[in-house]
Amino acid sequence: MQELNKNYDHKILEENIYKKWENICKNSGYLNPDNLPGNRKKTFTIVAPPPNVTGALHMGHALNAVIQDILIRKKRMEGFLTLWLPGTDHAGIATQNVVEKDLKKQNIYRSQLGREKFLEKVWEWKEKYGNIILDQFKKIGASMDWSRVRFTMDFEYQQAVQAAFIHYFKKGLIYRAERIINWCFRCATSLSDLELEYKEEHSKLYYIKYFISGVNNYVIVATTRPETIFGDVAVAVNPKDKRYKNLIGQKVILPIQNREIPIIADYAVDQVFGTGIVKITPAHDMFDAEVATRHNLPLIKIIDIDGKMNVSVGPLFVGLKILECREKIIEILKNNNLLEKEDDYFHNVPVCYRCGTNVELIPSLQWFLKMDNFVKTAIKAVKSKEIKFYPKRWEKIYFNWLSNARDWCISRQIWWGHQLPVWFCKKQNQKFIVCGKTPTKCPFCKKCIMERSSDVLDTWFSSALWPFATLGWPKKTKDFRKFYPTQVLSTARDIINLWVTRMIYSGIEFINKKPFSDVIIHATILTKDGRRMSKSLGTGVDPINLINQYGADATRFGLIWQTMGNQDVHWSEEHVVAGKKFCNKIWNASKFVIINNSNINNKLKYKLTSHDKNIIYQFKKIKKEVENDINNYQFSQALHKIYHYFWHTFCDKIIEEMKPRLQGENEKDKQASQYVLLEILKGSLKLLHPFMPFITEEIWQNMPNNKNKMLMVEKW
RNA sequence: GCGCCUUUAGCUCAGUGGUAGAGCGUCACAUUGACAUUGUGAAGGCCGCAGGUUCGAUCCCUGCAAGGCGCACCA
Repeated sequence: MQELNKNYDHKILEENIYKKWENICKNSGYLNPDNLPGNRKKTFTIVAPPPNVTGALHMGHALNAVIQDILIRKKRMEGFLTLWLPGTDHAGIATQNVVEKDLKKQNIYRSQLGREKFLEKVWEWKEKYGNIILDQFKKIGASMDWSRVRFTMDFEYQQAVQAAFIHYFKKGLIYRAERIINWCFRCATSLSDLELEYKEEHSKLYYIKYFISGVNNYVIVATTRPETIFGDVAVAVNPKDKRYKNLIGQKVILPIQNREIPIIADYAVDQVFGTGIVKITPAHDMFDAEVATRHNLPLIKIIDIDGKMNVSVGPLFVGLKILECREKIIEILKNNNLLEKEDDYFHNVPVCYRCGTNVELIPSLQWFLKMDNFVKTAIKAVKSKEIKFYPKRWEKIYFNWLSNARDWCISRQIWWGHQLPVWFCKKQNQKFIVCGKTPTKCPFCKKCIMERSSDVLDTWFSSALWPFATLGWPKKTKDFRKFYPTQVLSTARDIINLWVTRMIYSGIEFINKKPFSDVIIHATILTKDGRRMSKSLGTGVDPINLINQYGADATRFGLIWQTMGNQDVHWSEEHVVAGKKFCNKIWNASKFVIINNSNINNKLKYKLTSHDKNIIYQFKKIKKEVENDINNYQFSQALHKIYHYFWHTFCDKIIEEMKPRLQGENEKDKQASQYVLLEILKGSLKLLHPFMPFITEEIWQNMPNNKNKMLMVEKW
């Protein structure tokens, strides 16, 4: 038997323990299901949500890792064949942007480098931050299988993404078309509807006179975007609007361009807003596009993807940036007495979720994934309770978005990502083929060397395949057959629609099996004053700092302790301090129990008192409750119970009661009390292990007859 | 505009249709004992506001307010 150090010191202890778990045998030790002892049949799999390689992990990631680790560790002790698969996400636009920013500090620009050189830089970045992230997972104690690390752009994963694209295309679910899409000028790429955020902007509402054809009278149209009048194809009023009823069917003369456009009636027009007349610019506004479709109106594109006005606006304005054009138009309108007035106006404008630049709606030739089938499949999977959300209320978010979703624009005009498996003919450049290998011969002109599309896929197209592509799909590998479908997905609420919906759909589409059964939406960690934790705002807390200062066990304790009910949490470090104190308590109580077992005599037959039996019975009850709590994903509740039991029942009452017996003359009674203390301690360490794996493992290995045994794989 | 969440002790949060709980903090006392990273105890709350249901509401219902979030709109 060994002895515990006098004082609890997390630093060396945690590092050594992790090495033991990982190195007990080759190939990731007990972290790898292939190495687990015993005959394990039932699998329990979690594929960890892959963090973006944009930078280091934050408290939210740490919480998510701890939640998954609790589940995995408990199942591993319960005898399951447990796989927790780690990895990272290339995170297309996000990573491209951070690398661009980083290069800019050295005065290097993406355009100077060219695609190939730039991508080399991104891979360097990925190498660095990818490793930092994986190391952070180890530090927090995550028992992930390091022999199965995946990245959303590694070679096999690229094969999976291509296979998925080709599958959809052959099924007619992917199509190429010119549609109005969201365009970020800074990132110079299209964005899906989910990649937008909204920002309140102070602007002006301009009231512009549109003269009625053939009459010396005018109507007034209110707009925030006077520069788009070049794209106007009509003005619309509500057919119920008495003010304008007799104007319907007449024409107005578009200011500046002096073009005639019709006055149309559409019920979607809000009579109360502005003057009740809206100009219709179908090329650059979703609402207008819908109206135009209903009325068979043409579409005039006036803004190009470089953010400048194109030739259709006439020589005076061509080449101007949007805001320059707006100013110039206002000036001209004023000079011609066509501007009635301008009001202050606040409204929400869409901005890019990665760089915050205003996003413009522009017609563009892009690739889309049809949503009809997607929506039906995804809704059914949750409505039928095959997949359940915890807490349940998040299902509403899920349904809400799905029932409104438009076809998904999946092509991006950036460099970092999965290039589309599409090849174009050089001679007839609208002709293309979709295939997984570089085509040797062009099927159209029979001569040219076909050119691969320079577009890449939306990063979420590839993450949608994560639960099975990481296991080897589309190959039917051993891992894939053994570990798919997985059981649990734990993630943050802000990617329910971006990611969870798409994984559910993809899993069912490709494998015909849901990718997981339970979706845990964990708490969002906010700062003390309720703001978002963010590096750019300087409000972030780095889990590594906490781990260094208080230890991973204390940090895990602090995280789980305060995330009751999976609500938002106002972060407070005191709970980590409490965790550290608890570690110390566990350490000292264990030390006491172990010392008092040092001269135990196994031959002596002792008898437990009814009080002793009751203590053991009470413990079993607590154990059952904790088990239930974990099974229901009530981690915080479980931890509160163990904490309270260990400290205030086991330490304050049971140990104190036993002390006279331990020092007494009656050998049998002494041994009985030693037995009780040891049993409760062992049981408590097992219960605590999923929450605080390091300290419990260290103590376990220092208990009588436990040399070379590992708590991590002990029977629960 | 539609919907969701939150509001309980100084702070962070549990909880129950029948006199309010934890952690941290505060105060008093005790102890060199496995543990001062301790123990015992205390102070501290019209359980957001206003109605309703009920013998009884912090809990159920309705309305309101404040804060947070999602979706839609944003001419």
